Amino acid sequence: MSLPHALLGLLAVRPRSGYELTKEFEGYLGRYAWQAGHTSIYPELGKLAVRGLVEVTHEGPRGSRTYAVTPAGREELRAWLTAPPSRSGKVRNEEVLRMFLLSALDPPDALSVLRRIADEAAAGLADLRAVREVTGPPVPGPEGFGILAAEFGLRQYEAVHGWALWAIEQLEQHAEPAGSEAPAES
Amino acid sequence: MSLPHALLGLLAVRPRSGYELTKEFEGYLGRYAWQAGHTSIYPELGKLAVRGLVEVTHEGPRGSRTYAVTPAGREELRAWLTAPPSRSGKVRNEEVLRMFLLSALDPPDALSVLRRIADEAAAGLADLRAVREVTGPPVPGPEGFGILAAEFGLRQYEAVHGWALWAIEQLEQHAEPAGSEAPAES
DNA sequence: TGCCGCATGTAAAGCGTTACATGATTTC
DNA sequence: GAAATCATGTAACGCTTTACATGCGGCA
Repeated sequence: MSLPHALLGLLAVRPRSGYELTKEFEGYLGRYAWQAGHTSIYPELGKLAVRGLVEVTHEGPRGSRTYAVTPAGREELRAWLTAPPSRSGKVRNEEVLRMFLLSALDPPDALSVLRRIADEAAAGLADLRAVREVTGPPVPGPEGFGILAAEFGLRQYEAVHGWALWAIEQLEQHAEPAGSEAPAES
Repeated sequence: MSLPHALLGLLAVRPRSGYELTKEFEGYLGRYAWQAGHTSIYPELGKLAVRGLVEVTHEGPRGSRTYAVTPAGREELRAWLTAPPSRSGKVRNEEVLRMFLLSALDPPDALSVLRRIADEAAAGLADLRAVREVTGPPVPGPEGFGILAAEFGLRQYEAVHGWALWAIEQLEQHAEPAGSEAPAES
C-alpha cells in the first residue's frame, strides 16, 4: 500500500489539511499515479500521526487540521523512494488490460478501438503540452514538483499514440477497415 | 472490476482451466496489466458460469475443469472492449507514483533513483526485444494474441528510458551528481 | 514410495469504495 | 437568509490478500 507514502510526499512539499490532500488526488496525481478518496486519506493521516511521521501544526476555522511531515516522516519517504525495485509493484491498469485483450476482437472492431485510443492520446498530449507552456522549464526542489511528472506523462502519451498508429497499420495489412470511424489525426 | 473481462479475454483465445488462467496472470499479463491470484479467479469463474458467459467444456484428471466462453460471453467481452473511455479507469501504479514524488528528494538522491529507473527500463527493453525476436511479426486474430501488447510494452520502456535520461540532464544542470551510481547506458 | 507439481477450495483479516451524515464558514 | 463550499467523519458492503487446507497424478 503506497497511500501513506503519497501523503508523505505531498506534505513534504508543503503542509496541508486532509481536505487539500483530497483535492490533490482529484487532479493529475489521482488521474495518472494513485487515486484515493477522503475516506481513505483521513484515517491514514491519523495512522501516520500515531507513527510519528506527520504532526498537526495548525488548527484552522472549520475544525481543519494542517499536517506537516516530521524528520522521521521525511526519512521514511526518502527510504521508500530510494528503495530497491520494490518487486511487489501492484499493477492494475484497465487501459493496458484492454490493449492486452485487443487481439480477441475482430479486426474491424479492433481498428475502431485503436482509433479511439489514438485520438485520446492525442488529446492528452495537447492537454499536457498546454500545462508545460504555463509552468515553463523545470527547476529542482519542491518548487519544481510535478514538472518531471508532466514531462513523463507527455512522453507516455506520445508512446501510446505512436503505438496505436503502428497497430492500425499492422491490422490494415490483413483486413479492410470498418470505415465507420473518423481517422486518427497525427 | 475488470477481472471477469480479463478472464473472458483469455478464454476467448482458447479454453483453459482455472489453473492455467492463474499461470497466465503470473506472466506478462499480471506484470503489466492486471494481477490476480487463484483465490480470486476460481470464484469469479463460478460467477461467470452462473451468468452464462462461460461454460465447462471438459473435465480432466485432477478434478480440473476446462472453461470456454459462450456466445453471450463473447458479446460481453466485445461490448466492454469497444465501450466508451470507461471514465472510471482505476489507476494505481506505484512506479508512476514514485516519479510524481521524485522532486521531494534532494537532487543527489533523485539522480540515483533516476539512474536506477533508466537501467531498469533498459533491462525491460532488452527483455521485450528478445520476446519479439522469438514471436516474429504480428498476425491478426487469436494467434497474434499478445504481440500488440509486447510492442506496446516496448514503446513504454523506450519512453521511460528517454524520460529518465532527460530528467537526469535537467537535474545535473542544477546540482553536482552524487557519483555513487554507475551511469545509465543508452 | 516419496516428492513435486497440478488443481481446487475455504476462512479470516484488511483495505477501498459507496453511501450516508453532520456542521461550520463564506459568499451573494 | 440561502446556497455553495469547506472539512471531517461513520457504516456497510465487496473485493483482495494471506494463510490454511486437501487430494490426485506423474515421475524417479
